[in-house]
Amino acid sequence: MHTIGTLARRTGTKVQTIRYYEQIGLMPEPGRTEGGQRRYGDVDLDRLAFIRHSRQLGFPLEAIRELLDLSDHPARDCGAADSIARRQLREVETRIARLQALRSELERMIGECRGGTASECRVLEVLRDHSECLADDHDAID
Amino acid sequence: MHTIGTLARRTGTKVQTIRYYEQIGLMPEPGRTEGGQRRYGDVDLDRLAFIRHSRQLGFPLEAIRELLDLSDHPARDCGAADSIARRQLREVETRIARLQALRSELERMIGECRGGTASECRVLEVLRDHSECLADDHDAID
DNA sequence: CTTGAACCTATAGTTGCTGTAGCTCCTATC
DNA sequence: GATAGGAGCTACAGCAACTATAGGTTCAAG
Repeated sequence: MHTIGTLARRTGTKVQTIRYYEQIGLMPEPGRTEGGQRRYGDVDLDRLAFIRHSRQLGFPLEAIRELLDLSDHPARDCGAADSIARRQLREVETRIARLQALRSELERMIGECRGGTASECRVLEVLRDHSECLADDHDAID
Repeated sequence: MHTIGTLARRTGTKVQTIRYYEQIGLMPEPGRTEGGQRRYGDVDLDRLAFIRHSRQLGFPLEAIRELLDLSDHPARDCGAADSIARRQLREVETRIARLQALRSELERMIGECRGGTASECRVLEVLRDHSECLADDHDAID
């Protein structure tokens, strides 16, 4: 039997985060002591580790919910897990591409800055210059 | 004079977002009609475009606040703008590196999956396998 | 003068936690 | 058995940066 603090320490999770996972139904309600403190078994430790590892790979909590559900039903088809992972991979790839574009624009902006006062600043000028930006909606942002 | 809707359309911003920027002091309180509706000038349009362009480059609102402040004071030194931009570039580079690591792990995981039932699923197995993960705190996530 | 699109305020929800206040409990030590 | 203090408890507020909703008002075209 583990306390919530032990689970936290062993998985690198904050205590409040574990309670939060319980609240949203990702972690089960554990048994309690007479005094009302949570006591966990090894199964719970494994489940929390699964959640944290998935989070480290960037899976959103809703995806983790599905993955846990599959993990709880070993007879089901693996395809669903595979497609969740592929979706996540696509998501990561999209973000990388977007960030690489941002990186180029930032590099260009910084590379052109020759110092001086704010009025001469190339960085501010680029940001002000909405010629290619106004009215046509890019997405980007994050 | 522009309505809030015109500003929104011309900058690709949601109307609520403009009101939100006003609320947090990024956009000034504009003049109002007798009936209480906001009316903007071209200066406001430029300012909003600046904000949106900066957001598209991933600058957080607090950084944009500083950049706007510099832009409002042309005599100041440009160095601050430059260092904000460099900070943002470093941030973007860090995120790219992290996402690339995630991509590798996801690719490996997916590449090893040979289908079948959930119990045989390599994806789930990798997520369950906390051997390298338990107790040592990575960061990652996102 | 009427219609209806666009505006208004205020508030709650999103994602995934994190932090705080003000308690109670558990366990080790004396 | 008493006590100290670290760990646990609930409940709620806050973060970033919006987005959505409800329920009402205004503006401009026909």
